[in-house]
Amino acid sequence: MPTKRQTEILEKSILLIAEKGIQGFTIRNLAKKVGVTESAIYRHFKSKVSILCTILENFNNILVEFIKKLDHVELSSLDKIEYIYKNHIQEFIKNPALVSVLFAEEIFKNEKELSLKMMNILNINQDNFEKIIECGQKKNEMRNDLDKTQLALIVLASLRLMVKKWELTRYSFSLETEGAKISHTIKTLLRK
Amino acid sequence: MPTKRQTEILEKSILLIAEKGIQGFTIRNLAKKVGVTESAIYRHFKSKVSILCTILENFNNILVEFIKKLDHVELSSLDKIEYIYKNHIQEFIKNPALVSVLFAEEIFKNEKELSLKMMNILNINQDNFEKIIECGQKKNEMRNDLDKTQLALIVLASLRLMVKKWELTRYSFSLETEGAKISHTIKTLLRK
Amino acid sequence: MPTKRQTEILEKSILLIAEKGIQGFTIRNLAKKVGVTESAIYRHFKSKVSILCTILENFNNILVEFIKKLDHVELSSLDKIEYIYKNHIQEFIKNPALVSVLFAEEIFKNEKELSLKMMNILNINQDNFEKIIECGQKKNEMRNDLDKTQLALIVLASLRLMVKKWELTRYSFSLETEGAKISHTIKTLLRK
Amino acid sequence: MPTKRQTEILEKSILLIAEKGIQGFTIRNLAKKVGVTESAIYRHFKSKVSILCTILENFNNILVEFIKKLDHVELSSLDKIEYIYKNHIQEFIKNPALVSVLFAEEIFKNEKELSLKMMNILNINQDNFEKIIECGQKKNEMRNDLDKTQLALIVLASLRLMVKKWELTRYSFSLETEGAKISHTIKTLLRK
DNA sequence: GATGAATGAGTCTTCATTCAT
DNA sequence: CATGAATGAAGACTCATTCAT
Repeated sequence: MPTKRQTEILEKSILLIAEKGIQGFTIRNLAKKVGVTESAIYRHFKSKVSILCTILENFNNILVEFIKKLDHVELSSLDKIEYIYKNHIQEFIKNPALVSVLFAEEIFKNEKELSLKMMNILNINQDNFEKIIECGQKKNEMRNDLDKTQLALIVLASLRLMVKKWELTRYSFSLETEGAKISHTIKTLLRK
Repeated sequence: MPTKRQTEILEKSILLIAEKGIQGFTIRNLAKKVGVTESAIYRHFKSKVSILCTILENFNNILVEFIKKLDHVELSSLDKIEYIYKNHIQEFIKNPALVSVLFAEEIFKNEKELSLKMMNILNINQDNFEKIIECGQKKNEMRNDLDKTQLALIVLASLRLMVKKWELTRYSFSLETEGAKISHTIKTLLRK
Repeated sequence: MPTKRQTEILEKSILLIAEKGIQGFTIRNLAKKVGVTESAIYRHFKSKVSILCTILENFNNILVEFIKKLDHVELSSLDKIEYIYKNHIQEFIKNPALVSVLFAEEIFKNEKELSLKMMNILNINQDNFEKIIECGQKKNEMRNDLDKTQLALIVLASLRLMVKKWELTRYSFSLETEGAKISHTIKTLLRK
Repeated sequence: MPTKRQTEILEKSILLIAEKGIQGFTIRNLAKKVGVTESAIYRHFKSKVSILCTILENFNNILVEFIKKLDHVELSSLDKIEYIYKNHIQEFIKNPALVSVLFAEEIFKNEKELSLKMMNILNINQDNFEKIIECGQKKNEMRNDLDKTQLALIVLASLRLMVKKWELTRYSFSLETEGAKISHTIKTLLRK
């Protein structure tokens, strides 16, 4: 159970990373943003890495939770993919700072612990798409001539690159509109 | 014309970034790798940013050159896409360190000059795919029911994510084999 | 309100400049003199320039305060000039290091902020002498045939050069004695 | 006998000091200004200090020469002082960069050799004024009630401060006009 | 005479972290 | 809970100088 301060520190960390990138994510900057001393941060987290770690863990939990719930959603496989796109995109619109953290594998290279967590999130996402596609192919809702793993990668990759471009262009286009277009294209490609 | 030392510094820089990420790309580490003093580096490049800049510029030039030559390649649009995939993948296999640098948009956030160069490379790639797809659609070699921009993004994104995963798993699978699979899948999806 | 450490740093800075000149006023040397790490200095001042800035500001404040009080001193103009000479000289004797800082306009050339502060102190001093001379000429306590601005410059210049020589000769003569002589000479020159 | 290059280096050094102060007087900057490599400088002078040394020596020689010639000038003591003022001022107008070097005792603090040379120039100047005043007092061309040493200091100090202010204000007033005023004032003060 | 490459000490400054209070 | 003071390692970069060519 995180304390209030811990939650605050995590939130402000994400904001900070979004604003200034990982290079700007320093304890000093974080402390300033939270409005406490640098040493105060260490009451709540034992190190900078542990903050990043917790952020990734939290995100991982949310993702797992979301995927669990997906099982009970009554939609065709194609619609499920569209649904995931929409859901993810809405999350990113609500909290654009997430993008910087979640798509920044590069950044966590140094710390084994972090890079494993990062890779894990990537895999969970791809596995999820894979299962949905497998199911769709079995139910004959999708084309059957292509391998589910490759398709899952394509689906995930497209979402990622679009969101990444949205961030790199400083949110210069409507992620919702473009996301809808891509998800429509993807659906059409996968359809029988 | 770069001197021998400049070339060496650029190469070692790419290697260093691949090994330790941008956070590990310090003048100190670079000097150690090159086998000279830190100050010696500054005889050859006026700043750290200028090293990164040159790396991106060089890559950009190679990319532009490659795309120029593509015009004279006698292939169908679909085969051209496959050809690009193969070519890029071979480059990455030859020089795996490149991946870290080229797919690390996050990293250059702070430096305007660098992030623009980064974005530029991304755009050149996507535009290239877009033109090929446009041409393929006109020539009726590809499906015509979907927008070229979306398709180009999907094509590019898939290449990127696969290569990224290859790097994140420390080159644990054959990029050539997986690349062939993905490019086959992509071709099948785009086919009429 | 400066903290104890801040005061100490300011004092040691002045001493350091007096000993080794501005070229020797480095954070490293300062830290050594204060007996802390270099980084510790930065807890108390945000930069080296801000240390110099504070020194000049403090001196400026003291000077302004001194001049304010002069209005309430019941002395003839000539005696006031003598009084100022004595006062300044006593300050320099108390804190010889000040000389190096205050008469070193050359040094602050690079930093706009500092050179302006420097020039300001010079002007305040000259203006002060000018006003006293103006007043003395009106009250007929001084010769009236010469311009107050020129006379003020001469009065100030003489004080400065004497003090400077005192410093350059490593305090080899009694500033008090020589100061008394000069101020006597100046008074005689200005007298009706 | 200095070579052409040596002379050039000396001249460019003075210019450089005038432009950027002593802190900007680096071998790198000097080499750039001369249009050669840094190492080339060391063909002509064995060190940076030796350049400064030569500059001061040259100036010293010129000064000594000038003073020697003064003996043969047929002027009253008061007019001689005016003549010296005029002459020095014209030199500074011709070569404003000299001011930065000559009035920057602070700067040479670290190097014994340099600071002695500096002090020497100061003394030569004051001695010269002193002798002229002594002579003037003997010939009854000047007031006799004040000590020659003090008066010499006042005469020298006034010239110095005026020129210094001229430099600090970036040559914002006519040194010739102001110099004439000061020298007139000085003459009036010294007159019987 | 001059260059190009290099060095080693030093510049200011920032970082994550610790610890006494 | 939080602060304030400190540390030591590291950051990018500059400096005067040397030396082989």
